[in-house]
Amino acid sequence: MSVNKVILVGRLGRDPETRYMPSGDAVTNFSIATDEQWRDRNGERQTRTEWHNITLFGKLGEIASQYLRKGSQVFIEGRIQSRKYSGKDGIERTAYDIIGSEMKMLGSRNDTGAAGGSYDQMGGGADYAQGGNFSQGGYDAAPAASSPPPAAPRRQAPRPAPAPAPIDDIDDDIPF
Amino acid sequence: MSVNKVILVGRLGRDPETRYMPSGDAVTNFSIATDEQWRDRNGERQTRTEWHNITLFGKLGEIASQYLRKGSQVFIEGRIQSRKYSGKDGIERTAYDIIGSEMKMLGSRNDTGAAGGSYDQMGGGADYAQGGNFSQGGYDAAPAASSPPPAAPRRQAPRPAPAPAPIDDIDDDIPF
Amino acid sequence: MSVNKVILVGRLGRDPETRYMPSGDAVTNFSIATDEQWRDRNGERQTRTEWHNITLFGKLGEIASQYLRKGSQVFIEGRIQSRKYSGKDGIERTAYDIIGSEMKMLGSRNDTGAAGGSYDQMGGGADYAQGGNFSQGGYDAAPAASSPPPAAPRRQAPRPAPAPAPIDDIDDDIPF
Amino acid sequence: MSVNKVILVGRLGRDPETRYMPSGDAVTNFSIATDEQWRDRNGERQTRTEWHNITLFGKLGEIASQYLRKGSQVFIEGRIQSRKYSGKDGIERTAYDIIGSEMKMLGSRNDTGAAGGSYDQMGGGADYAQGGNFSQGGYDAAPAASSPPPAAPRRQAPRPAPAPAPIDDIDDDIPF
DNA sequence: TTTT
DNA sequence: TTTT
Repeated sequence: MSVNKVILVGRLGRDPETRYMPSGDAVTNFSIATDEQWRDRNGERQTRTEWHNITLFGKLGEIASQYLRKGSQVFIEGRIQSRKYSGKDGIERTAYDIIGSEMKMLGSRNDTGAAGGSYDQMGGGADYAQGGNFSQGGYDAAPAASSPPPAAPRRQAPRPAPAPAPIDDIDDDIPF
Repeated sequence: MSVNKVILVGRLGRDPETRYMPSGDAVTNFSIATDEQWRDRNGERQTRTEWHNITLFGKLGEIASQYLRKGSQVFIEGRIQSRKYSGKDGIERTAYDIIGSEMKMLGSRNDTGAAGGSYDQMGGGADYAQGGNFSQGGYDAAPAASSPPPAAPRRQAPRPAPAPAPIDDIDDDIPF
Repeated sequence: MSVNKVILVGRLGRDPETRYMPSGDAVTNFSIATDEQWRDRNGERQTRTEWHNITLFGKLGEIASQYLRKGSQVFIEGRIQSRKYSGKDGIERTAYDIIGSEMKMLGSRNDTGAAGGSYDQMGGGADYAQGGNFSQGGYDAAPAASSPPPAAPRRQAPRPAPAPAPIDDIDDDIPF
Repeated sequence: MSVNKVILVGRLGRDPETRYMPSGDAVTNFSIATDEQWRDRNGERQTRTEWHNITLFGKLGEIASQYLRKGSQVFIEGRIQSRKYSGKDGIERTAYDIIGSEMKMLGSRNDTGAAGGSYDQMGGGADYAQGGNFSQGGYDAAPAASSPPPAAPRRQAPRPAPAPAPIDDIDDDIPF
């Protein structure tokens, strides 16, 4: 028995990137920033930005890739998962990822962070939840990617990637 | 605008440790485990344990130190915060901590994970919320500890530590 | 785009009750208490108990019925949903339910709140997540029950109920 | 020991309203909508809107009143609290409110849901957390308002209300 | 009563 | 690397 839950609202530092596993499974990554502001003991305003590596599997990630862009504001629900990797210096490190199970695009309307035309199709803000096969564990479904961002950027899959699912293909799964 | 929220329920891998800053501020650390179980493609049961480094400031941490023990089940609410540190190999790494703002002791009653006598005084489970001064940021209040657990254990403060606040001292702040 | 999320940890006021819809779908209900304590302006300790009506559909509810008992401590994640009903006085009222999508049994080990023998099979605490067909909406799957607890107790289904799924039947879906 | 936590993202149905208690404490109310969409058994798209009554005490509410408007998208974190009231028909009913402890204005930038000039001062999105005195309980601090929305709209305080805190007054408490 |  |  345990609970491992993360809820984030932040903006993407870059466009999402989707890779495809040999199995054909999609893995999408992007980072979002969250900010804290407080006053220190001297009354000085301090600020601190935290960057979170987000990993979305399957269609959830493909939709993120389609509709989210650098600067987009997004709600992510997921879990914390650590991952060991070796950088090019050969040193082993541990990165942590947020494995997302839900994503909601925020802002909408005339928010410039959103993708243009197809965004309208999304009805100006979209929710999507992780489907069944990836939901438990996900570890098996997410074979050790070579390296994490920012200290350890993931390599893009060099193999010919299957085309992203057409919008019609996933229509049934988008709850709107 | 952003949200950085973590909710964990898990068990402590060890007793909490409280250090005192030169300012007198208490910093308490412990790790809790969360587990995932799923079936892989071959129908084999897989399990994975994630260890989360928890940091609690001030009285919240002192109460954790008083009442939580290795094996205690606890609810933690907080935020993700990364921290750079250099191990004894001189290599810089990044650890992530959960800076807790709320803690609830779970199980209670006859659960062996709880501390003995004084636990009864707690009425079989206790809640405590982070007070004001540490709540925003907390960065200023948490000068870079040298290293995180388990990959990067924090060093204990070598200086004579003030005695933990007596139960009566904090009585007013425990909401029961 | 919206988020409607509830996270509760509390204890059951009574054993869960499972009804079966004409379609065969199971609907399980129980209430859990959460408590707040605070000091009023006069420094007097105040306490307040809130009772939450929980509704779990399908197997998630059947497992709750099997393993949870009055006094059990449970973690529930779900959403708020209001429901109109007419009491026996003919007056229409609105109740609110928490439609659970995840349940985790807390405490475990020697906690008396847990069900006996089969509880061991659960490995001392169990997680279960709502399957696919009920997850979106659920409204359609939850035809207006007549009345909520405690102010508006639901009526039990009078029809012969199918036996609860045997543990083996659901084994595949329990993540352990 | 218990947890009663709600996380909502939705849009305001109307401008917030702030009343002042005889004690001078501010109580701010508004409703936000969350939506669900799903497909029923016949494959028909269904939608359902849930309206949540939000109550914010003190400065948190005053800031909401200043910056949120009908249509604004907002993140609210809080707890569920039920409240008995008697409508003009003399019948007692129970309403539920979300007592907010945190609020984050979403969207920002060129989102039309935001208040104009002073919004810029907020830096395009603002976070605010409930201060100390209202945080525990809040019940004592929130004397039974006469009636809830929508079935039971609260009456506005008839007494001369103190002016909302000027922006400079609260500057210290806004974390930016 | 919001929004798309 | 976002945003204000």
